[in-house]
Amino acid sequence: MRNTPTIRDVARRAGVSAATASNVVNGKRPVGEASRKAVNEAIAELGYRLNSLASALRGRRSRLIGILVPDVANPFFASLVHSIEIEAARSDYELVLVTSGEDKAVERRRVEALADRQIDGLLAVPAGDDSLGALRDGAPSLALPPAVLIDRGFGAAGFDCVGADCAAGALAATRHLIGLGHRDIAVLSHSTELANIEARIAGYRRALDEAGLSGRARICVGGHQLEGLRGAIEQELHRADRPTAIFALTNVSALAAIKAVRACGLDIPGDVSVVGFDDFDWMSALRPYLTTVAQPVEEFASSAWRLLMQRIGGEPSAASRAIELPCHLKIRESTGPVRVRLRAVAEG
Amino acid sequence: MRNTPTIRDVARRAGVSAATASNVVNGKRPVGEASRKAVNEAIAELGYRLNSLASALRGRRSRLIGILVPDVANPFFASLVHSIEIEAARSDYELVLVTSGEDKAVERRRVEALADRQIDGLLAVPAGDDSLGALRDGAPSLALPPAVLIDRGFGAAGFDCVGADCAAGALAATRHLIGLGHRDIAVLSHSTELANIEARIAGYRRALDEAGLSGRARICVGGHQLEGLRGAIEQELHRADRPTAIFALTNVSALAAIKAVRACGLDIPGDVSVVGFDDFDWMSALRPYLTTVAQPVEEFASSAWRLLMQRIGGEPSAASRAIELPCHLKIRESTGPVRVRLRAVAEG
DNA sequence: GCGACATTCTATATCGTTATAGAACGATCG
DNA sequence: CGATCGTTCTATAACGATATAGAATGTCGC
Repeated sequence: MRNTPTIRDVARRAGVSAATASNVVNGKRPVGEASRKAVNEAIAELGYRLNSLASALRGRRSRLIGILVPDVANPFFASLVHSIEIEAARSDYELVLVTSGEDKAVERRRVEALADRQIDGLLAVPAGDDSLGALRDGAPSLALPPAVLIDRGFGAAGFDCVGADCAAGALAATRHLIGLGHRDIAVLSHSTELANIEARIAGYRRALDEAGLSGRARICVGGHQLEGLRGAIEQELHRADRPTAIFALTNVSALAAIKAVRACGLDIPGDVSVVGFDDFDWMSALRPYLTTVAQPVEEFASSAWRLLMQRIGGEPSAASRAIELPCHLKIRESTGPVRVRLRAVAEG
Repeated sequence: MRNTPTIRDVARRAGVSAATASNVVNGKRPVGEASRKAVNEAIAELGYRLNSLASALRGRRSRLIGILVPDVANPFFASLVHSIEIEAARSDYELVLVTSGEDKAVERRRVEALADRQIDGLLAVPAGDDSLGALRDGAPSLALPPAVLIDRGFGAAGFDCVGADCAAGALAATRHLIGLGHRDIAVLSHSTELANIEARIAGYRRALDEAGLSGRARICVGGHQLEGLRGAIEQELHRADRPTAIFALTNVSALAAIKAVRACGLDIPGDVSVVGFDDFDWMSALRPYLTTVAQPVEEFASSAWRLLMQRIGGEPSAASRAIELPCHLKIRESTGPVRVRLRAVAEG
């Protein structure tokens, strides 16, 4: 079987040097009309294809971008990856996808593998705000390429970041609930150790403060699994002074909240109002249609891509930038006016 | 700034040849105790990291697997990618992800890019059953690596395939509807030009035949976009002899069906029963909880990975294999007994 | 003591491309 | 006409790893 043709085969057939043939292929330097034609014919005749591996090795540019997310099956990350892949295709890059499963040890191994592959850049939703920083500082010989953090690690030293103004989003959502008369609003989240979650909690607290409800904050934490989250909020719902509204800080939390409320035999929004985070197609099939804080996923992708391309192209010493995009509170059907309960009446 | 150390730097520092250092790193050949220790120390001291690009070029093995799906934002493909990524990490491979958006021209360009990157194998949900076959036969000089088709292209010549027994799944789903008394069951799908969709339709037809309902088949086609699908089925629902049940052949179709039924002011399952395809977390938040034909996505991933690894490791001449895994009809709340309508009474 | 053999190691060429430096050539100009 | 310049091209040496062939060394049997 004939080997796949190389640029030298093309050059020989076209009667030019390998360098000239290469220049026809990648247009780095001008080539005369006659040579170009001969080379292009030889390419067509031989069915020549560039070997990107060799090109990347010699040129120190792989046109490969690493993308790290905790979990591609999560619709938020899935649509993020989707939007980024479209950007990549448009710019003639390919994505190497790795996932961490929210495990920092796994994340570390996967990012090392990416770096060893000489990716030109990294787009990451890290498992922890500082996990990539720790990796960079802990292993200086690991040549971590330019990276843009998305959704998490906002403001981490030495990284460009793209995220949403979560505090504002959470503030709006909580104000909305307070406006409907809710005074017992529980928050549900996987953890409180990420900057974006902290910001959401800060927004929530601010809204409570504004309404003189400072003492009433309730924060339920349930881990990354649906079942844990559901258990955490269900426990809260079983209390005599159960919340009349739940603000779920992630899409998985929102799902957990919905299931928990129903499992308790309660109605949304009759007994308990629910506000979620993120927004995607399947939410529109829910009844009631979920009120939610939507993040601009496509803008995350395009901004992050733009920052990364600038970083790859430009001088690496430029100060790191952070882009904060607005959230949109989408008021739908899962939130309603608080209903006076018997117990509440007895109290009042 | 010091350059990143190479295997030669390691070798020099350890006082051995580059070949020996390389053999310590990748264990291809045995190395004596003393040399191994010296090399490992040098690696630690220099912080040496293997350059996978160079290794792949020389060794003609990139440990890169291409993965092609139409749309990562679709939860079915997202969880497929997720499961495959976990397999890849376990086997020390990385995935290069590309998407086609169901566009064969885009698909072609993206797969060519993958091939040029010297991927060792390809896992693909192609836009058309034969689109990869056409690519392979149409451009013989494009060195397409071993490929396993998933979900689509079942039985395509020269490819290993993994899919579900869609005919059986559709048969079970349609029988279930017929058992509930439905006689006017419409099918909703993006197109009828894919083997897996054809199989679903065949299963549907078979169930109708069994029940003597052969003439009653109604097949609505609405394209890949949600709006088109919704329009197609809504039109059907506006007819006087509207269907009492809808069998949506894909998850997007199911979403479209749900929205259409509601937009018509009809109740699920009171007025119209709905059966979907695929299954994932967010479906459980739907009320009514969707009756659906679930495909074993994780088994798709593990089987496809196994086939691909065997194909990469073994002789490439082995006959191509197809694995058909069972679907599971999950009967939930969106299907119920047919309700006699006024018009139907007048007719009967 | 000598050949046969296994083990451990090394020197070199190579994977396919492109960066680099400079050669060859004609055109332009004083 | 010689110097200068720009264009087009080529030869060569990388990029960083490993496959290959064979050298060095030690072990064993006879």
